[in-house]
Amino acid sequence: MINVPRGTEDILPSQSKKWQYVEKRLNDLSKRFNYEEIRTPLFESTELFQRGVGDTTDIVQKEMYTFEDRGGRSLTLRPEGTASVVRAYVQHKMFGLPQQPTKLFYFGPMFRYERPQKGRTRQFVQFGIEVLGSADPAIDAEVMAFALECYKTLGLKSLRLVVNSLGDAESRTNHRNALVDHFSPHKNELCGDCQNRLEKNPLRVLDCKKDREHPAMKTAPSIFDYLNDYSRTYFEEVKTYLEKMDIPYEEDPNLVRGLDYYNHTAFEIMSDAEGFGAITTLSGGGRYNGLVQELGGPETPGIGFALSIERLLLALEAENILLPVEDSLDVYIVALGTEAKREAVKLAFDLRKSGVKVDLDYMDKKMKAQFKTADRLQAKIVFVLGEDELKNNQISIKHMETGTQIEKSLEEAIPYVKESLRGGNADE
RNA sequence: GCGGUUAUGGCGAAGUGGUUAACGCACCGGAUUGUGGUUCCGGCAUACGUGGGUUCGAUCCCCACUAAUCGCCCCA
Repeated sequence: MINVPRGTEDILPSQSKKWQYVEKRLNDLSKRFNYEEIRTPLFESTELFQRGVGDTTDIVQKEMYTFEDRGGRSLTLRPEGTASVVRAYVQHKMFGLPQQPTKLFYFGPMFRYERPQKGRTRQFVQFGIEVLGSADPAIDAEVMAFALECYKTLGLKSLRLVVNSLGDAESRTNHRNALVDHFSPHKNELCGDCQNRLEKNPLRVLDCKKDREHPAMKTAPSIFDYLNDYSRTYFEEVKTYLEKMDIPYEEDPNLVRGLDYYNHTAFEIMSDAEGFGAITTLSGGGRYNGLVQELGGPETPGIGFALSIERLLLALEAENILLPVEDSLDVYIVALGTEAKREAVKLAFDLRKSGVKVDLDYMDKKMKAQFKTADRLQAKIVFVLGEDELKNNQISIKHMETGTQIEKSLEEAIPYVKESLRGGNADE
């Protein structure tokens, strides 16, 4: 037997109903915030991610699905959405469009070669937005408000918005150097992970669970002390807008994003729900003011966020939220005998053409079993078509909820059903 | 890349070094004529992840591999 590749999954009908519902709600939300959809390829030139995401990141160093096509080009299944969107923005010169900033959303699978665990798969689906062209702190706040609404509109409650400012490149470098200087004398006292982090990403050291009690932690330099005036003011403005919208948030100077392109605003939305698993991050985002230029466009500020649908669904489960997925049937046709079956097939097709959700038996089941099926499918109405009915050119119509049953002529059946499904009392 | 746990029929889940491997769910049929639920009766399936090894004999013991799952790293 051949199974799905490691870290991928089939989404079967019971789940796909939820996916469709979530997708629809996110689409609606995007409209209200006035974002338009962009669809980019699932694979791109490898170089795009090397330059966009950053050569030193985990994603590029060990998580990319990279392959060579028959023409010798190095291609990579996209590990995230921002690089592609920015590439498209530059390629199509969208910075020249009259309406700015450019507000885009996307939806689709991303690929990362990682060890799967709860809330993490090798193919996962992200919904994300990008705003290009504006360096207004108000848009940072809008993006965070949008991100939160994605969850709230579905009923989630155990949410935490965590924000931080990484400052601009200058602030970041200064802070980074300060951290290295601060921790280097204690390097041998730190855990193995942290010794690594000190070289790769010193900010992470602050986040370590093992070394939390080390005295050097408490005296470590904070990013806030290294933000220059522009960065500090910008961050203050962003927070003011959040407060104005009554959006609660936490500041966490240790919040780090894993991708190189981030600067200034960085944020994550976490779930506190019981049983969500070890991974608590639902979505993450931030500002990337240098990225458009890095990918060959004009100097253009940008900000965005992405959420994983898988984690969103996990969070819903953890909070015991049931999505209103309807799947009852309007009409089930019970047919008895060959003649009736032929009539039933035609009737079903006519009903379907007129917009009614209908099904019938294809398993050659007895009448009782057909009723059982109708019951299981939660059919609102059952048509019974047997010899008696055929003889009189009639059809028995049973309302499953009340159990009442009436007879109608074949011609009357469809208008009658449409009327009674609409909520009218056609039979009275 | 590292660590823990697990691997029995469509699903869940017992079990034993040795004749036909429980049970529950699901599904199908029946309980007299063409009506759903419950109950009762009956039926059902190429089931012990793969490959080695120990043994007279292994689903059960050992090893390897694969996969799932949870966690670490990191992230969405």
